[in-house]
Amino acid sequence: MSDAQAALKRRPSDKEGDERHEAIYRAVSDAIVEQRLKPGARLREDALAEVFGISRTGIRKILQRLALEQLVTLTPRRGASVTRPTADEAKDVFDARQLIECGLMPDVARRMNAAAAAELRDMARQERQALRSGQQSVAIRLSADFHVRLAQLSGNATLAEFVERLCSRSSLILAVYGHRGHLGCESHDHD
Amino acid sequence: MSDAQAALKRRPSDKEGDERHEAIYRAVSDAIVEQRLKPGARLREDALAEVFGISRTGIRKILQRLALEQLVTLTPRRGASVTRPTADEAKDVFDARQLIECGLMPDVARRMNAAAAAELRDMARQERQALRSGQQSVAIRLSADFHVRLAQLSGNATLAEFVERLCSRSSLILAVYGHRGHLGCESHDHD
DNA sequence: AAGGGAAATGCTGTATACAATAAATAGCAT
DNA sequence: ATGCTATTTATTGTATACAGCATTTCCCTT
Repeated sequence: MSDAQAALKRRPSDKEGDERHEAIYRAVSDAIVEQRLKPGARLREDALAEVFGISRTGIRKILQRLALEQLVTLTPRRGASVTRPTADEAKDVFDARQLIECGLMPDVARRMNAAAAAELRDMARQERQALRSGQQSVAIRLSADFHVRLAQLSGNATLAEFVERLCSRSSLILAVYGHRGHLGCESHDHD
Repeated sequence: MSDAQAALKRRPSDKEGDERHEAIYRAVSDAIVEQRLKPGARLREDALAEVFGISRTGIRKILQRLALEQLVTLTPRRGASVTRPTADEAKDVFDARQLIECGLMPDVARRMNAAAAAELRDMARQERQALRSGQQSVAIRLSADFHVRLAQLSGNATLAEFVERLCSRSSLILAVYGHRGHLGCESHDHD
């Protein structure tokens, strides 16, 4: 970048910067979950930096976060790519969800109320609608959101966060292996 | 650093750098878990960088990782400090451990064999020995190691990783709130 | 023509310089 | 003396420069 360009560019305050970082994180995360970025796709730092208008420093931070959530894989000297889940990982993730989400249900039932039930029903409705209109990737994300919201109702923030991670990875897995057996969330919905 | 000093300093290869980073991460993590760094203690980037002989860049990476594991808290413009767990968090963490570790036991029992049992018994022995000799912080870490090893036996790497996180946080919580009710691991040991 | 090696390119890893903000301190007025 | 404001200081946030590995390309040899 030339000095003249640099001089023209307003430097955003750090607070704005934080929000921007969060927005970029969500943009990339959503793109992965919705399969607009396919497993194996390389995520070059320069490219992302240019697209989002920040320097590589910020991009690296975001990629590291995504790597810890196992949505992207960081290979030394090769950079970042969208994680390609293995069959073993897929099994682990679904087993983990089974264990945690089922274990959470008693607490959820105890805390359930009319407002929460209405919210969940609406989310389920949106999801079905997306499916009907063929927006598969949107439906996958909405389904994940539904499960996360449900887990949050349990009152255990730590486990809800785990569920959030697992749902993100599930979306990625479904995007790869298809969802033939699929989810069957409707049953949970009508508590 | 003066230019002369910089010139003398051999630049470590990147591979060595990765190992070094991991070592530093463990050093800080252990220090927190063993309560040598007390909750609330500030972790200044410059200080850590100087102590470990790398630049702030690498330190920041490590601090971010620790923050995602919730061992340190990053407050914007204030930097990093050792997390001071709240009572709510403590409850969530122990509830989560209860749910996950108990849910894992059937799988663990299925995969248990003589070698694994011997290893676990030895770990439990070390832990008791540390407790007797008054090395409380070491005992806390050994206890955490025991639970993590047990979870790994289940064969579910994802859940084992969750247990690892929870155990780290538990150590921190115990270090703060004392461990009056304490753990009662002996019962699990003798499967 | 095919294979191997050497130069060139592309991209990441690290350090460092600079900007911005929060905390600490000193100075002034009341 | 106390409270408020201005200045200084300490520390983090961001960009960028540079060094090093990985990959590709191209030429030379057989």
